[in-house]
Amino acid sequence: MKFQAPKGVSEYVPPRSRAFEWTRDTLVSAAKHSGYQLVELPVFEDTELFTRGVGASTDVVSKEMYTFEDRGGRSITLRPEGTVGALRAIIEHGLDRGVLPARVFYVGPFFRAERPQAGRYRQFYSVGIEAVGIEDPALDAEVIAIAHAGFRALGLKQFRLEITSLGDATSRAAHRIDLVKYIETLDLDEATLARSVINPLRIFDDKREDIRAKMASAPILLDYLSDDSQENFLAVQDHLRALKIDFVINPRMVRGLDYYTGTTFEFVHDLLGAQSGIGGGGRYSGLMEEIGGQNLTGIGFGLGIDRALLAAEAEGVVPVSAFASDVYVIPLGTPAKSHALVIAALMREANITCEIAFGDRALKSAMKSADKSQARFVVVLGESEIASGSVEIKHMETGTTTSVTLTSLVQALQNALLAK
RNA sequence: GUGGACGUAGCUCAGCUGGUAGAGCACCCGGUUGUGGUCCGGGAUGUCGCGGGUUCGAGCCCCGUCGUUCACCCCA
Repeated sequence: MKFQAPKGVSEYVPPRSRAFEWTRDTLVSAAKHSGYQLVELPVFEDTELFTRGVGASTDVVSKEMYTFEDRGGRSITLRPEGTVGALRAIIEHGLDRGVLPARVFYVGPFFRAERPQAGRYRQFYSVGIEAVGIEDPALDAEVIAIAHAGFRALGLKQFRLEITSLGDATSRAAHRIDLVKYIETLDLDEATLARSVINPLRIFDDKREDIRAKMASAPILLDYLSDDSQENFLAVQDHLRALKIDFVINPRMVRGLDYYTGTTFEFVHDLLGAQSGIGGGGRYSGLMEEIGGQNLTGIGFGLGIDRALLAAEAEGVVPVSAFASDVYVIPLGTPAKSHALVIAALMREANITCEIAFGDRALKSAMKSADKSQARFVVVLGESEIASGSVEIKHMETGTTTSVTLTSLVQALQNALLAK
């Protein structure tokens, strides 16, 4: 039996795992630098949290969740997205009763039982932020700016920001009536019609040409915004302009999660396949209350780490991250191994990264490994070194060696590393 | 859930109209005693995804199955 990873998961092993770490950490930094603090959350939750929060009618909930019964008979679901879990934690720990907005970020794996394809996995990684308790267009703009900054920090250029506003409840209700009327005049296939009943906005997102043509003159939600919503949306745009963040208004943008209201946005990358969204988010006004919290509004985003990495690779901006130890220690013979272990431990205490050549290979062979490891220095530890108490530090780039006493080795290496 | 493409050494792939498996890279050893990168020589490695069928004979043909991948749906 040859085991394989479960279908459709994204796995990262060396050397690409370094690029993954870089992507994840860069995006996380954008959140941290903006005052957001970590919430380390469970990857599974009470199923009902998602059915209520995300919306039972969404594809995510209706057909993409990994749901199972635990041993106590509870229905558990592997989290398909991050927002509702983060809000649940905020409510449970009373973070929404302190200084507002309560600002948190999360990072980790998410799960959706879909057919995998380029950039779409059954286990994927996201970093997200949530700011709860304040309604302010400037906050909306800042949330967008943080995501933007994260992508820019990765070096991405070939992406665009699309924004729209879903308005308030009255705006949406008025639009929906007209939109449904419009859709009823169209000749649509059964599946599409069924989708329109669940959420008529979804039809805007259809990729088929004939459907797009039919929807070309459909009523647009932006035309139905109340004065307040309109003013709010314009303010967000003004702030984005002040930040010099380019955006396009996409009135047909549809998000897959039902809880969005007001400002919503998506980052789309040009070089990805069909799954080109590298991040998105928006404001949610009823969600906190829906899952049992106070009636507070919030806004947040989720950024796809896997896709951001794919995008960075497509743009060729992934740094050639030289993963290398500072020092490579080669012990020759059994007694030398103990010394090597002790010296390596001392180096690590002194914050020098080092690795040891294990096994009983010829020196030449070990040197080849040292070379491949890209370590800056090599220290050979054999009988003569132990006997004399003096070792040579070899600088791999220049090939030169420096002789030092065993007792001053760590100090000498520290100096050499600083000298660079 | 639907459709297409593909499944040969660790990786990338070759294998002519069916005749009992190959290359490059990587890996290991060596080129005189304990010092890498180039070069040279040598070496190990595969139930050709799996099961069945056709055939004297199948990696090459047929069927099924599993997997990978791309697209639809949908989304990070």
